[in-house]
Amino acid sequence: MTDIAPLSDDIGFLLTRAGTSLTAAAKTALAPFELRVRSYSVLALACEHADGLGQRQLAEELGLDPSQIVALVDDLEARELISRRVDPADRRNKRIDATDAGRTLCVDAQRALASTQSEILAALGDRAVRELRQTLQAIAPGRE
Amino acid sequence: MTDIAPLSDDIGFLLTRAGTSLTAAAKTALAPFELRVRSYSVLALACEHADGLGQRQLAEELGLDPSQIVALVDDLEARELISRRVDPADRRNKRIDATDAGRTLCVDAQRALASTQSEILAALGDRAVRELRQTLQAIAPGRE
DNA sequence: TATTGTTATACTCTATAACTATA
DNA sequence: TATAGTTATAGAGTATAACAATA
Repeated sequence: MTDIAPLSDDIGFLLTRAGTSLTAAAKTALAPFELRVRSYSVLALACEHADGLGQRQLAEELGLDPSQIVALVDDLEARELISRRVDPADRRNKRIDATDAGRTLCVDAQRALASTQSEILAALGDRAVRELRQTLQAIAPGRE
Repeated sequence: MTDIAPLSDDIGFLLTRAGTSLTAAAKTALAPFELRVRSYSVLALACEHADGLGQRQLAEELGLDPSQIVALVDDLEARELISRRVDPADRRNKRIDATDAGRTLCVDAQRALASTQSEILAALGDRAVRELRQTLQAIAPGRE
């Protein structure tokens, strides 16, 4: 008779559960900015890449399918938080850049997000958070 | 001019990304058993609780809304992997118990799952995995 | 009145495939 | 022929509200 390991020890289950918990908190924190978690990530990546980036690259860094990027970019572009322009060098490409308004909003949103997250992670201590970050980055796909 | 912390350092983002990665692997590993991640978790919890448990408790341990449990239990019951019977002591309650077939399937499924997961987590080392588990359990809600 | 399970509904997210325009 | 972006669609997951039976 084989014992079954408790679900509460399963790393996949725990990752999903903890992720859901932080995502829910992020959703609340971002709501005042009329950003959802997904659109925030797109905006944040646009801000990170000072020289802009293509939608394909966006999809890859977010771990999403390129087709999912379209609506996210549409929305942020309509709100003039990012711009989307055809790359003259290769007209298949569209380069995404954050606008000044986008950068300002992103900074504010990130502040709110960080504050919400640190409440949740406070119990862990700085060191455990750093180790957690490293471990998750080692698991995260995209660097194979 | 404020700097924006890279998205790839954001714990929420990383948790979701790593969780998605493990969930995708789990989905593949469970497919041969005709279990999806959700139904596996229900079955696993039913196996853990030797004396059965109510749907409300199931919902709470999984972090789901009770209304989402119904269809999951319906399916597993139809396949005779669990049983659902009215609690004579309190007829509002329905107790969920794993059947023998359910237990057998669960053990096999868990073995497949563990093997898939250890491939992904192998690079981390046992110690990092144990620390990750502890940290995630500290974040996980349900123990407030 | 409060609780357990249930149904219904709408919304978001995920996964695929096919299409267009450029190269 | 290959790649970037786009559109469409179906399926899974999430979030709420309301209801029946029971306490």
